[in-house]
Parts: sequence; structure tokens; C-alpha cells
Amino acid sequence: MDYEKELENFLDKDLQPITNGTKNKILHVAIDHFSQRGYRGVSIRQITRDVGIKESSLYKHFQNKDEILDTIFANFEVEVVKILPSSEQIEVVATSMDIRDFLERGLQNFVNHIENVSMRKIWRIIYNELFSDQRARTIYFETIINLTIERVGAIFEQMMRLGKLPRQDARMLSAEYHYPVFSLIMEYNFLKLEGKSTKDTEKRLQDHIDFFIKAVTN
Amino acid sequence: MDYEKELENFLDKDLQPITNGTKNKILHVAIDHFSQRGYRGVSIRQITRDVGIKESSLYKHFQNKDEILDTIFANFEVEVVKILPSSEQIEVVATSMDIRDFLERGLQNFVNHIENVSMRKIWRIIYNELFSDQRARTIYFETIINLTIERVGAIFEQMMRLGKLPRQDARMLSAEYHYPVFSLIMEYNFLKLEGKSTKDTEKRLQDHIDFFIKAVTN
DNA sequence: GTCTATATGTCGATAGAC
DNA sequence: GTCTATCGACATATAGAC
Repeated sequence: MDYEKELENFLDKDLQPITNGTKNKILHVAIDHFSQRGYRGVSIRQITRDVGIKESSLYKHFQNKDEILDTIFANFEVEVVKILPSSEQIEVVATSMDIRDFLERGLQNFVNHIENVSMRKIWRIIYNELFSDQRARTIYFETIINLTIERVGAIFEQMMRLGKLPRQDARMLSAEYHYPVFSLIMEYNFLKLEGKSTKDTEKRLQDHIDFFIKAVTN
Repeated sequence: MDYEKELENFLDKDLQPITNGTKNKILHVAIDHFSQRGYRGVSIRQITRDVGIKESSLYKHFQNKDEILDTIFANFEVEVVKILPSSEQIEVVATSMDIRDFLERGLQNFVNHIENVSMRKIWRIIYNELFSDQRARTIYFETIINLTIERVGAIFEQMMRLGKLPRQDARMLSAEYHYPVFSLIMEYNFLKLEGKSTKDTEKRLQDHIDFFIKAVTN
């Protein structure tokens, strides 16, 4: 179960697949270092040393240090959007699942996503750069938080129409569900960072689902 | 109402008041810079330039760069503990207030705290250094999150004994209340950083209190 | 696309005069 | 407790040979 996946090949910042092995390796090494010491705390020297090339060679693959981070963020955004329900799925999901199945399925999707070591590292980079990098802020607040709340809110709304949920402000309800989830995910990421057990956090996530369903359905 | 306070004088890392004007000014300038570009992103040169002294003079006040951050964190911890209900207050608070008054009073305490510009900047430093500084992690997760949940949980428990709340897991309830609050506070801090309006966030905080009270009392 | 060599700048910290 | 002057390390990035 603790089988940990890794992204093998990345996309470049224009979302074209990277076939060059060295370029892929640069990204792997950079992700590893950035996630541990932050973008500013990592030098081109350290990256190229671990890749096994000289500093000047790196500039054949990336124009500058910032383009490496750009590429990492582009890959992250592609992956993170995959775990959200798409607009086309609203109808079928709201019809075929009850509220508990839906929430637990969503959580499981996320757990699968975060079991990918590369993804978990990029999550840390995002947190790390929130205050110093506008791109990280945009991904976190607009893509992760707001888009998630909005998409799930649309499903809640459809469930209300189908009588599966009492009528109320669907977006607000989605926010109430997700804010604790985002906090706990952050906690989860930090515990993983320190190699500690995440069992408590996983239990709290489960408790939260229970609390939420109880609060929402009576 | 938008009168913004500032901490005038700091404590040194052993919590003794700092009377030296230059040393206080170094801390003010350092807080300002660290909060904008992170600890690593700020040089001693930049700090001393804005203080109006030479680099070598700074070392008469602090042994090294890290001791500046140490001092900032020590001051923050002192201030942040002040907004939590103390163990002695549990009894009287649980007796004299109902759940809504208590939550709104707590929120108001926090808003007062964060209206202090210095404090808000140090909040940003804490967020910024969460992944790279163990001290920041400890303050955030142990002092801010866990201690808050625990103290408020104790008050919830006492309210349950007094019949002001239905009996249930008090600590879990406190966590359910606080996780959205922490998320929204983080959002609030980022909006302030970008000079944007925090009205939506304040409304969501209010909505959350309403949702929580409704969920808890029926 | 890799290398050697180097340009140019910034960093934290110290020595020692006043 | 302020200053001038400086050290040694490390940063990003480029030129040009192969």
C-alpha cells in the first residue's frame, strides 16, 4: 500500500512532453531540492552537481533558474486539475452517488494524487513560495481552493435539485466542507515532510466528513 | 477604525525589554523586510541600509542574522498566547457567555491582534518559513493550532457540562470550528499582503460561525 | 550538449581605528 | 557603538573550445 509512485516524464512550460533525459533529470533534482530548502535556498551548482553535469550545461535546457520553477508549476497545474470533477461530470456524479460516497471518493482521488512523491514535493514548493511567488499564490488560491470549492459546489447544487441534500447556499456549503480539508492537507504534508505518522490527520479527515454529513443532512 | 497600531518596543530573545533605540529599529526593519521577501531573501546590507548604520554595527546588537529571527519569533509567541483564553478563564467564560458570544468575542480578539501591523508582518514570516524553519513550524502547529484547539475545546466541554451545548467530542468540535478559521486567516493575511479587500473573507468568517452554531446546536 | 574558464556581483562576518 | 576596509565563499550567467 505504501507503494510510492513518481512522475517519470515532465512537460515543458508550453506543456509539450520532454523526451530529453537530462532535462527530465534536472526537473526531478530541482523539485527535490526546492521542496526541501525553497527556491532561493537552492543553487544551480547544487542542482547540476546532483544531475551530474556542469552549471553551464544546464543553460542549454533552461534559459535561467526561474524557467525551471515555471516548468515545475506548469506540470503541477496540469496534474492538480485532474483530481477535480469536470463540468461534464456534474450531472452523472450528482445522480449516481450519495453525498458520503461522493466525498469519500473525492478524498481517495486526492490521496492517490498525493501518493505520488513528485506531486507531494511540488505541493511543498507551492506552500513554500506562497509569499514570494505570484504564480504559486495563483495556483493555490485560484486553482486549488476556489476552483475546487466552485466545482464541488455545483455538484452540491445538483444534489439539492435531486433532493439528496436540503436546499441551502451550495457554494457556502462547499467552502465549509473544504476549508478544514485544506488545513488538514497542509498538516498532512508537513507530517510527511518530517517523516511522522499521518494516521491522526487521516482520522481527522474522516471525522470531518462524518461531522459535515451530519451537519448538512439534519 | 482602520487605525493601525505598531509594536513600539520589543523584547530580546530572553524576553527582557529592549531599551536601545537602534536595536528596536533593526527589529522593525527586519520584520518589514523578512515579511516581504523571506528570511533568506533579505541581506544584512539591506537591513542596515534602512536602519541607517553600517553592517558591522549590527553585530554589536545581534550575534548573527539568525539571532534577529530568533528575537522576532520570541516576541511573536508572547503576543499570540495573549489572545488565547487562559486555563483560569475556562470556568468564568463558559458560565457567563453563550456559544455565539464566545466565538464572536474570540474572533474580535484576533482581529484586534492582527490589526497591529507588526504582528501581521510576523504572521507572514511564520507562514513563509514554515517549511524551512523548525521554530516557525513549532509556533504554528503547536502554539497556534493545537493550543488554540485545546483551550477552546476545554471551554466547549465546560459548556456541555452546563447544558449550553449538546454532549459530543469537545476537542473534535473545537477542531471543526478552528480549521476553517485558520484557513480563512491565512487567506486574510494574503489579501492584506496584496492590498486587496478582506470583506469577503470577513463575511465568510461570519458565515462559518453561523454554520457552526447551527450544526452544533440542533 | 558537454566541458573549462571566467565575468560580475552579493553574501555573512570580522579586524581594528576612533 | 559607530565607522572603513576587507576576507572568503558562493551566486547567476556567459564565452568559446570540442
